[in-house]
Amino acid sequence: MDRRVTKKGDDDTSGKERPTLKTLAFMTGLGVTTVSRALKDAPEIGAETRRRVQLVAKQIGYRPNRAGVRLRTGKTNVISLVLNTEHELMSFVSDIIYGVTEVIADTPYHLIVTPYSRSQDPLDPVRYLVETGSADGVIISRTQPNDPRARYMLERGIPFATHGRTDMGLVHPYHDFDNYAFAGEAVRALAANGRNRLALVTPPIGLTYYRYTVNGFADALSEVGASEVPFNTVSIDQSIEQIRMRTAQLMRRKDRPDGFVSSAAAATLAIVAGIEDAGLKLGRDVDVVSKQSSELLHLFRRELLVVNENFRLAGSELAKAVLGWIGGADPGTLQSLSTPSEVLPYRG
Amino acid sequence: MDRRVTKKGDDDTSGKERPTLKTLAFMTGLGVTTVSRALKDAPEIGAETRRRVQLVAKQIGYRPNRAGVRLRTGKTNVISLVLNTEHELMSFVSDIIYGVTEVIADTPYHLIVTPYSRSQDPLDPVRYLVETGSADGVIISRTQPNDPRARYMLERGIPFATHGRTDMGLVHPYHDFDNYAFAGEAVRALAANGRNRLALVTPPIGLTYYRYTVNGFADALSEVGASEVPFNTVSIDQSIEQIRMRTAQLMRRKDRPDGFVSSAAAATLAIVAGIEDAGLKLGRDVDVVSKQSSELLHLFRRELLVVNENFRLAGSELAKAVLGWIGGADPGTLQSLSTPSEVLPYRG
DNA sequence: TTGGCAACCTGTAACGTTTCAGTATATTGA
DNA sequence: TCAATATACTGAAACGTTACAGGTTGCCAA
Repeated sequence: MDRRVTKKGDDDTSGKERPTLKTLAFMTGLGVTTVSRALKDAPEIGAETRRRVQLVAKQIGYRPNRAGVRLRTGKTNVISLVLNTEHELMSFVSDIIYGVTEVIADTPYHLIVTPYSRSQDPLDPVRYLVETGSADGVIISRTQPNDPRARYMLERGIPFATHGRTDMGLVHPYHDFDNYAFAGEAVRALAANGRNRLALVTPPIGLTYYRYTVNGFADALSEVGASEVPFNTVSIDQSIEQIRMRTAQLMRRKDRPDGFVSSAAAATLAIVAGIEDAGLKLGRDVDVVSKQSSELLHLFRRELLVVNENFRLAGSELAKAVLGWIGGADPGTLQSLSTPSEVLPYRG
Repeated sequence: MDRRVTKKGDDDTSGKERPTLKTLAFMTGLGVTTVSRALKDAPEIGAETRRRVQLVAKQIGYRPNRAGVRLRTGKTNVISLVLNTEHELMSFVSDIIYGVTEVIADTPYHLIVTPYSRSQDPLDPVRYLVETGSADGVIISRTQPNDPRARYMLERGIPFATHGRTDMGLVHPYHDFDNYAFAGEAVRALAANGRNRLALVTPPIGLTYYRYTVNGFADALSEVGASEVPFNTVSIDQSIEQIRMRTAQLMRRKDRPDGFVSSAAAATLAIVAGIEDAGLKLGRDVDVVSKQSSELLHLFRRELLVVNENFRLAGSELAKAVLGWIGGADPGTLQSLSTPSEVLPYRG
């Protein structure tokens, strides 16, 4: 066997291999331990040595080997985003991802996407991550008031943040959009347009923000003295066709609503289609207030009233929260709520 | 680090720690080496021993420590998806991600998302991945005919797949949508509707699929004897407002087109808005054929003609291609092209 | 002079895995 | 019978990192 350069023994300057602490140690004439400590600004290292080591490290482009660190310390430098892969509707997922990556861009963290399908127990991917120690922090969405995943991670002591609040009397980081305020503002805007028989197209039943939305809707209804037209057969995670058909059905009845509040842009497309299927006209016979995460709804129908929800911001906030918790901050301080924009009409 | 109770010596059955090869070795009474080999079906292990080890491993839920494997072998079991985080327009990114995760779900692979912003050199993230050995395989998009990233990875010998083809005389795995066929079909459909002055809203200039689209468009134009109305000021990665304004401008001219071919759904919304800004009517004054990745365009305007592009499929194909290359397959056999659907009119 | 004490640095072990170079036992061939 | 060989297993080393438990200096007080 012909050893190519050298035995990769103590004398390693051969250029092409990725530098390690050993390389640095050899180059500086110091011990590996000293180099390791110098790089992380340990106090017992002389100021000059520290500077020297850091200079050389930068020069040769030293980057710690993730596997080495992880094996030794258990620190993965990984954040996992746990996603349901069957959000059939419009995808805000990329925005969340972009938001997360924005925050972790200048940290050593990598983002891994951990999927689960609807058929699985949502706890499965979380259990996997925790059991295999695959991440230092986890972000979950589709949060429920009593969320087994949050409970599980709290028990195991692994940092996480939820997109959406829980209601278990337990404290943990979260970011949420204020859907109570959204639904309220929506109702008030419709009332201001003279609408007083309102229907709500809700978030998926079971998720926390379903409750906030429903409550915000109900409270504002009594505040403005409008009444609800029940539309419980529909929620935003149903298929476009379902929503459209149900809406058309509803709109052909005598006691049809004259206003809709919709929790998602894709559902809104279906609602409008249903309205028009029934021969009615948006803006004349009925108004619709909808949340949206991109600016597209006003291109669709300018009569729509929209409220913007910024998922990129959500991603950023969630990432900051998890990193904060990992960094030792008090989880109770890592909670944020995003206030809806005003209800916006089309502006030419 | 203050870890555990006992010294974690040879006697480790204490239940709560994650099992390692050492645990298995102790439980089976074998050596660590034997266990390691038995788990990967090495030939020099007795059949019974093999079965015994694998049984115990399954029973206690042994999972290899990724850091250990990675440190020893360099194998990361990671696929990286490299993404530009400034696709302002409608996001097909989540579909690709879902497609990828579908394929790697029952493999040991994790998916990491590596972002870069428009201001950066697209080569940066790829260089980072290769230099730090952070992934066994890479998926890139926004592929160019002469793509420095593909060239770089070929030089370094790291498996990858591109979303979109290159044209460098180098062979590598890819998946692509047949945009030549798409543009051609679109033109023929418009011609069949009696349209013969057609404008093309192109993909971003510089990307490979720009060329295929333009060529497909041009070839079909001469085939059907229609003419092109130049619209070079616009491409799909411009802002909605830009596209809308330019379209309105164009449509107010006397020599306006009577047909559009649009390479992206979000751009199509803007085009239609622009058409209507100019006081014209879709289906009467002008027809539009558009690609879409979700079924929403027909809700927007039923007069639209659509062609579906399946990004989830693209994600799956790309993942299969990378895994195939990692597994030693011939890169030349890992190329696939997705044929567009027919041009579809609205069906009630 | 000496003992003590900072200040600064170092070698060794360990994390979990795979590879290398074996060893021990049984089996075969002549 | 004895060596050669196949079969089944094993310990040690190494990947790159950090924690632990020291080791040298040099300086100062007694």
